[in-house]
Amino acid sequence: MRHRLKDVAERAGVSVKTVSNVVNGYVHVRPDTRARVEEAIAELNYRPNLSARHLRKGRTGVIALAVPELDIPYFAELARHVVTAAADFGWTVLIDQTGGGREQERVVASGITDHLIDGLIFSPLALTAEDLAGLDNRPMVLLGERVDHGPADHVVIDNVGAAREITSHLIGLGRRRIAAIGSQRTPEGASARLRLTGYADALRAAGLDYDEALVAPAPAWHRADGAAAMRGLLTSGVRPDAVFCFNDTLALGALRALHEAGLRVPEDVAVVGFDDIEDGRFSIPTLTTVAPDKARIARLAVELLAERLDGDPTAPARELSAPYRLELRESTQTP
Amino acid sequence: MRHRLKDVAERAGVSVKTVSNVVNGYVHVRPDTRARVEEAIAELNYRPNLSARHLRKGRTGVIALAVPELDIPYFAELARHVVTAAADFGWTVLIDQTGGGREQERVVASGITDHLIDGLIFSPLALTAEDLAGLDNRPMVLLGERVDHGPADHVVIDNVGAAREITSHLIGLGRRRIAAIGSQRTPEGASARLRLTGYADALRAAGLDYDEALVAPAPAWHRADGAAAMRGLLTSGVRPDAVFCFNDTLALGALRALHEAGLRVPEDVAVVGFDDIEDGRFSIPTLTTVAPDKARIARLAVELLAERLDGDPTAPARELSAPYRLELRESTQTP
DNA sequence: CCTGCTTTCTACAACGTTGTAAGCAACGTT
DNA sequence: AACGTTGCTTACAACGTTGTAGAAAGCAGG
Repeated sequence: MRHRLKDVAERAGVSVKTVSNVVNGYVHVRPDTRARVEEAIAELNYRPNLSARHLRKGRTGVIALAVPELDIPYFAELARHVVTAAADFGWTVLIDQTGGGREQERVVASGITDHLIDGLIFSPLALTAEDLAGLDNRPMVLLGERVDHGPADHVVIDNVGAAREITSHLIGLGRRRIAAIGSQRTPEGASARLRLTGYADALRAAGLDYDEALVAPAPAWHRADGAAAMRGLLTSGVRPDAVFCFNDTLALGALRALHEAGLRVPEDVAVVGFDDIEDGRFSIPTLTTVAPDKARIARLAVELLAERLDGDPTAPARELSAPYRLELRESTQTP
Repeated sequence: MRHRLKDVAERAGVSVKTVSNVVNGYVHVRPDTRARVEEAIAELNYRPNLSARHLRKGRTGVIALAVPELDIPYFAELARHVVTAAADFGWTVLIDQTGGGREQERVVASGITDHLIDGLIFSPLALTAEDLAGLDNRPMVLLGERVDHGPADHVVIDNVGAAREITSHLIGLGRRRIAAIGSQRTPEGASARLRLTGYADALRAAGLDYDEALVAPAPAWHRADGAAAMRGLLTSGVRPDAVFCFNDTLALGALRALHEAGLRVPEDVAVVGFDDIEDGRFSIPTLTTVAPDKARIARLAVELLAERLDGDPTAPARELSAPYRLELRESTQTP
């Protein structure tokens, strides 16, 4: 029930290579020969064996996207954009979940050296430049934080600038006790560090004190962590009048905790997030956030990968920046 | 920089096959030979060429998961479970987005006949038995609605029963004007039809009238559709005291619309959903929902696929059912 | 009729791997 | 000493495809 070029060739009375030529659209095939071959292909429902083709050609047409967790909405949305962008290049995307640990990420990064995939788009949390150094220089594009000037291409957004901007927005609303949720001291926390820097920058620029007590760590960036951190801030008695959560899921958790505490958003506490996930457009209240251009990020990553695949594999690593904008919604807008 | 068995063999002074034997853990290799080979492998950083291995073995070790949209949280959560379950079988999961259209789904279903993947776990929306009939009987497990007794293995949950149960729960709370959001008349709407049936069953069993005006269609099952449908119900003047949304994202949209209309949940209107996505545990209010056992669904699907791959490919199709339970939360609980 | 060119088609080898079958030692048993 | 047995290793072919080189056929121009 599963046929090969050879079967088609026999049926059409031509050589294997001629069938291959037809399949690949080679021009110098007589119209009647082509018709006979195509008929045989249809009759046998022939489909090429991709493993064999790839073995022969050295390319698989598959790229991998590795993200920490698929059910974090930001990554799911990003994945959709990457799949869409890759389709324009005729690529299939294999999506990989790393879990975010350094060891697992190292496995993924080195797994690229097996021959199943042509290239990798990788959104690491914990990976270090050291981990990358040992690898063959296979085509890889990193998303998010630059891994200490590692050897790979990068697509980044200006985390510090975006964090500064959204914090300044809160200050502009007259808020003075602005908490931050999501700080991390682990090596995984590169994004957290940059966003914290932007937050501190904005405070300093406005002449406000950076108060350690207003900065709540979050081991992960899930809703539950945001809720726990917010509860912690409320019970510690620091009474913030605004909160900058380092991503939207944290912010949704924080909204929940504020609701449970009987505080109104934005009247009592303004809340902002980061990522612009779909949920934030429908939460109660809707969520003011930094909206990175995910479609752009995905497209840039795919294009970088394409250039790396077709071009000089030893060319110096490039870094591209994707834009973002602030989405102002109910969680900061006094009616 | 990329090496083959041959390179390792030359370096270790053995035959290609011996290296292959070491790589595959064949037992009859002298310890010192094995050591020499392993050393050579490490020095050259050798990694097997999977395309070649798969060409030879006829298996790729890759299965595909095809879902309509990755950024629908239900599918993202499901994907995570499938990746986890597949890992136990040493499989890599290639995640595919169909978009949910019939034509695209047909392409995915027939794409399985190319040789890149060993099997497919498929959550179709629009596919018909007819579409499946034309295909070679390749290993495929369908999730969700049975495609009219099609030829493939299935993992289902009892949609009718679950819908009946959660509707009865609303009735038990004393609600009498229970709306439904999410009905669909398109062929894509198999789940919608079953859930509607369960809803109608429950009403009938309680002696309540089925009121067409209380049933709101939704072209897709996104938050925006839920919000729009809810607004429609409110402006039409039917004044429901409860709403059964056919999935959680619809329900989150409905919550939003109720909030904008100044109605309290659950005091004025009780709201329930279906799927138990993470968002519903943190929304305001938290969402009562039908919680299908996603981990179980994923595991059953992977196991069915494994049996189909190792067993008789022509064995009759099987249908397994995964359990669900009701998660009662704030959106139906009068304090 | 030969030459050179184009079009159309084909044989062969190669991509990197593993299953098969067989070879060669080393060993214990008659 | 001859034998079978076991452990270890290898040569070869095959998986299905495509690039290369070149053959065969047709055509134009001399």
